[in-house]
Amino acid sequence: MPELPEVETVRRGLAPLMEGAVVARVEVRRPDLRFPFPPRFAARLKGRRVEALSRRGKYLLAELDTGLVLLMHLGMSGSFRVEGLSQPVGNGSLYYARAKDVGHDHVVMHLQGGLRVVYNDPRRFGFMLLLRREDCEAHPLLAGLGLEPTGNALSAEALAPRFAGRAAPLKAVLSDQRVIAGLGNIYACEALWRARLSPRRTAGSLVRADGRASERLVRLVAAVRAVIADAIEAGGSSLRDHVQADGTLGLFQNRFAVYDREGEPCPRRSCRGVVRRIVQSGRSTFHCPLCQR
DNA sequence: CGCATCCCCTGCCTGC
DNA sequence: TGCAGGCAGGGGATGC
Repeated sequence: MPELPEVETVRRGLAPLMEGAVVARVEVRRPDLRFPFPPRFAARLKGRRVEALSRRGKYLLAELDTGLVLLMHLGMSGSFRVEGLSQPVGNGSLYYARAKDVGHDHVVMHLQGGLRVVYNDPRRFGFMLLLRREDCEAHPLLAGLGLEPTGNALSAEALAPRFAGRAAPLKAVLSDQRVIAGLGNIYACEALWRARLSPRRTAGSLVRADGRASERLVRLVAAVRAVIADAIEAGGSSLRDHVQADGTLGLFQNRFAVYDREGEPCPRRSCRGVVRRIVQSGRSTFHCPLCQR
């Protein structure tokens, strides 16, 4: 599932249940995901109270009362669901599993009071680590992260030095976590369409000779901020996903302009283009060759 | 250093 | 119906 809007949606769903809750025990059903679980992982979580559930880029951070931080990444296919609720609340995607999925339930956090927070990840590209709070900022996985596209950190002037001189295509630089934290394949494509910029244009071409941001970069930043805000508001995107009775899954996939829409007409009014799929850095890029320049 | 390619893993869809 | 191949929202390691 997870680019920034999906991770933020998960955070908003879990936070009311986990913040203030005490971990009664943790089941870890295999030795590793992408990385091995840390030594004594379950034991170090047991009895801890979750003080806050926060997010940085595509990472979730559960801050514990001992000063430890449980750092979680969902990879390509990671998801959480909650069991033991008397009735669903928040985002419905947190509360649904098909019978055949349970074999990929790798971590179960039992909270005092009876709720279970279950981490499921078929492809196992996700991971969980334990860090000391004071080590987080300098940790290699977090230290290199770029600007958050939510809030006010992301601006054209802040981005200009990071784009300057770069020959890599815009699409690659936009989904580089060291530049902007949280954009992935979907939202990079969608932002470029909104900004009417070709995914093949070089990142450096958006910076003026004097090093300042061009009008195109200003447009791109506005598009990134808008698409992320819109997607969060829609509860993220649910791809190739189950229709669910309560209908509370993320809905942004219905509003994709180009992603996974190869062959469809460009949705921009007055554009007669057709959405094309190309491959960049080994991954699909969807764009309109007519209005994205 | 920057950039492209390959790889990790499972599931699903397509075409034969 | 079975099977092979390609593709999928992640990012790290490698080699040029």
